[in-house]
Amino acid sequence: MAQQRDEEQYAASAATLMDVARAANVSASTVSRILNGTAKVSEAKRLKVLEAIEKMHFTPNQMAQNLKSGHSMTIGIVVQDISSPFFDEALRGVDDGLKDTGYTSVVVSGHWNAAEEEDRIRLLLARKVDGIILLSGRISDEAVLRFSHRRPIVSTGRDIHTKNAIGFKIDNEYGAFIAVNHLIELGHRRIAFVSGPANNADACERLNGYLRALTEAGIEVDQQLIVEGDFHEAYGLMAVNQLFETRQQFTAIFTANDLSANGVRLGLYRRGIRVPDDISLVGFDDIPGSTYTAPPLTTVRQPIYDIGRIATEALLGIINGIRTEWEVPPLKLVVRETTRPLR
Amino acid sequence: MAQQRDEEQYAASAATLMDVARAANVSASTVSRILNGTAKVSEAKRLKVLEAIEKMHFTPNQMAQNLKSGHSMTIGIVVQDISSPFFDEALRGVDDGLKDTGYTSVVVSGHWNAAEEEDRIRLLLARKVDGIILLSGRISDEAVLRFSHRRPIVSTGRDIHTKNAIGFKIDNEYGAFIAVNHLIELGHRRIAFVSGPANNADACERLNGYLRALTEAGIEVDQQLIVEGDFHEAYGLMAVNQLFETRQQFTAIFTANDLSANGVRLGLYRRGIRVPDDISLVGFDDIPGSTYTAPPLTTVRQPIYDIGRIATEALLGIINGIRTEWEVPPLKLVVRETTRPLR
DNA sequence: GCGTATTATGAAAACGTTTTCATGAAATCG
DNA sequence: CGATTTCATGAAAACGTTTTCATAATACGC
Repeated sequence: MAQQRDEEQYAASAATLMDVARAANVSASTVSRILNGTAKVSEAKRLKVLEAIEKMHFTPNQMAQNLKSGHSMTIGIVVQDISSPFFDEALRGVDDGLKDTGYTSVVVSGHWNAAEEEDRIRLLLARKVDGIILLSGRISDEAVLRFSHRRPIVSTGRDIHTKNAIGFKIDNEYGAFIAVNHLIELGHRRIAFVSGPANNADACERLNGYLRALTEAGIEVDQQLIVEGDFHEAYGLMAVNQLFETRQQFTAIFTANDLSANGVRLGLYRRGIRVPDDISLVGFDDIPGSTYTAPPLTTVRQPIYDIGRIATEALLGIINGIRTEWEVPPLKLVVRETTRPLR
Repeated sequence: MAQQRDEEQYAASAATLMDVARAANVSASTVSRILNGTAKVSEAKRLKVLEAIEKMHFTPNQMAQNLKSGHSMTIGIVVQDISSPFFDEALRGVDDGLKDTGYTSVVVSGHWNAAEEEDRIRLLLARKVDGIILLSGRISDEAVLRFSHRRPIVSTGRDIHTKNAIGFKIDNEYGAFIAVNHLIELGHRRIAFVSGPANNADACERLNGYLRALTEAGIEVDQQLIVEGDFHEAYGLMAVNQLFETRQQFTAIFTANDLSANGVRLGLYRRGIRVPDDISLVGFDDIPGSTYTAPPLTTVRQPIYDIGRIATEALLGIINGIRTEWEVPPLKLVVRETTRPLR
């Protein structure tokens, strides 16, 4: 029924390879060979076929090609939030990595939920994607390994290296360390931390970096200065309120990501506190907007774009049986204008 | 060769419908019927088949299904910038609209370039997407109509209504009008405008709204107060500089989108000018971050998410031959904290 | 209990390619 | 110039489904 409707509506569409073959008085095989350059064919026929293709606006039916070859020429990307600057940046890297490779990507979101994530991966697998890129996945390493028997997987934030699964690990702990260290060098001692969700690995590592920086500088850790957020602005805002309501003393705030830093900044603004004059602020990620906040945010630059790009290249490498070498650029502190020496 | 590599690597994978049929001692047709519920089959066989499916971890090969049915169960989304809050928000709407429909989306970017955009659409068509959603397309209406002969298209920012093509138009002119009007009501007379690219339809309409608001209020238009941007932060920043370098007098700025407003805000900050105390600022779009800037941005809310969602529903409607009714929510001014009465 | 309507089922064709295999023509060799 | 290798080409099988069609079995009407 749906089929019939389609044919009514898009009658003009389908010119098949067979049609071309007939029009050019050759066999289907010959047309295919010309299309793919898989074998020599006489110049005369090539011309006739090319002309027929041109005239009939023929383009090969990818679904048929896929079925035959077993390759869908599609790779699946799993993100956690389809509209977050972080994932966007990574997707941009993926997109560029895929450029001119003939592959396209289909993006699905796990919404920070392990069950949904597994579901989506199964969906991708059913769609016969040729490989999967998992960004900030919530599922276990075992699950990843299991899936990797079906299709190669490249994942961020994991330490796995099998034939069909590669993990990229960002040194979150180090990133947080240099951020806090920067504040310490500026003379700050009372440094608050707006963390990410406690069940998030990245968040925990960043917390560890914060703790280590303080400890190494001989500064006592004050649990009251640590408040849990969820990587979104709203919680950054609430965190500031909490900090003030419990009357904490502090001169600087480090947040587990840039979005939280924006929330914090608003919280400070509401109380008439200026950044960086009264309080210094450091974020984590360096999302695109952070260059243009007023003032621009000092933050730890994650090479998000590069990660997307490198993950893609690594995946393509596995798919095509080429072992590629890659290196994730290190985290770097980008000092902009939200930090200043303690007066 | 690639084929062979695959079989080595993912040997476990393929259990076909035929395998299931054999294991359950029935024909392929029967298995198919059970899978799709297209016909009655005896309870005994159903059970045996279901068991076999379970045991063999069989999932139907979508590529084969697609080829047979002519439906790829995929819809193509064309954006202009894969990492922009605006498109993200729309994509979120699309994603939700697609939920539980069995369709997945593949997103490509035209990078604000008509030629590339056409290219990408052709790519989607070659992939046999079942429909296309075009967000802020640069190609001509004729091109859209032409493509719509092959697959149904839903596009934003156009006034088309054929069997296979629907356009959604946002009233940009009105949006700009209410924004500027708001400033006028607050007593502002000298209102600068940071526009979008002159060759962009949305941008022009917003300019017209700005002009009309001034004219209707009996305020003379000063061309010096209008500076062209490109919808990105950097140009907002430059626009402010230009305004000051030519020593313009103004008490408020209206920008063609929120990103530009952020740039403007930074430009003002650099000069020690406070928003809204010294200068009022109004944006356009209401991207997610705008709620959390310090202070939160007064802006014209585009129902971006809804547009994505409605576009999706409309497209699905065409594809499945169901005429759906829809209405795009109107633009609304969201007054936050970057505007105040002229003292 | 016989003819007819209904039902479950399987065989086979179809979707549009790619690839293997066979074959006849052309080219090469002694 | 006959035997053999190379070459271009087409026929047919294959990829994994869905669907049409035929058929055997069952149920129904009288």
